[in-house]
Amino acid sequence: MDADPEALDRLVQTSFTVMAVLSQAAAAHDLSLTQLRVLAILRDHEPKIAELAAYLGLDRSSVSGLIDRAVKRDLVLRTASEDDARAVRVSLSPAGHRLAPTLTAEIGDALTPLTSKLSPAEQKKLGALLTKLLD
Amino acid sequence: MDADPEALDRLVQTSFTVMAVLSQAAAAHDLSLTQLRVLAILRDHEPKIAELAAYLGLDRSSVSGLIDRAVKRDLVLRTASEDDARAVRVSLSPAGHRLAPTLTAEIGDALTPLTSKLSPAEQKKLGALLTKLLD
DNA sequence: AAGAATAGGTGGTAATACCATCTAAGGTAG
DNA sequence: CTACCTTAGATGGTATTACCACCTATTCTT
Repeated sequence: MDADPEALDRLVQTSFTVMAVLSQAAAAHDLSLTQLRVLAILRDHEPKIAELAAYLGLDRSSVSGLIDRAVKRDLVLRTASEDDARAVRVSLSPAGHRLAPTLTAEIGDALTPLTSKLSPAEQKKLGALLTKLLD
Repeated sequence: MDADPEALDRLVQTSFTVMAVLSQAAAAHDLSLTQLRVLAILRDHEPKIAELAAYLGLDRSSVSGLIDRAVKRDLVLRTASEDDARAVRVSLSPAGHRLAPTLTAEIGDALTPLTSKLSPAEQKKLGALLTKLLD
């Protein structure tokens, strides 16, 4: 199954465009892209540091510092894990809970100009193709 | 023209996946994502610092440092601009010229597992949709 | 119970990116 | 043509991000 070079190229270009939009949305709240990702993850999960690190593809120590700064900004909470006294659960603080949906909405708004260049049917098709791509 | 939330979501997910692949490809050569982008740009252009900065969405001073490090690694060259004695043209060094195509090929290889989940016809369709998206 | 493994944090380092500021060179108005 | 303003790039200072090596406290394994 050969790869279409044009599709590859567009995929990369699109990804950079999307990342630029995400970075900007994050920067509007003085957040880095990684912090944005953390908040997004914490909307649905309450991971331990190691799980977060695995998910983000970062070193545990990097995540430790990341969470440090997020705690200092009152966006997330570090809670002791019940089952394992070494472990820590990271969760959204009340302020984080308020911020996260705002961010999601703003990102949606920021990306809509992009996707709205496609008709609803095309958007649906794109969603389906990307779903298959992500497997 | 309403945005399909699923398409949006997939687009973001896909972008993160693609960026992870690119980062890894860059890291295999001890390059950052930004340095990778610079090399890719320099394959086809010989920009001034300010042009590069505009294209990357970075501050001029950030690019100055970036190019510093790339020069130190013998990947790019700083050449005086003929028309403007203040300006500098950035170009690939011989070593950079050798590295850039390798990187492109490796990135292609690294992304192929992703796109090859789609049939050739689907890849073509995806390419077309993304082209329209990028306008 | 002793030793290995795991969770997280610390300290040190390098790269990235910002801003404010500097110098040199170009452009413009009187 | 000189005096001013702008532009191109570099520099210095700071914060963040991310790494690695190592440390401590627990937990697991034997």
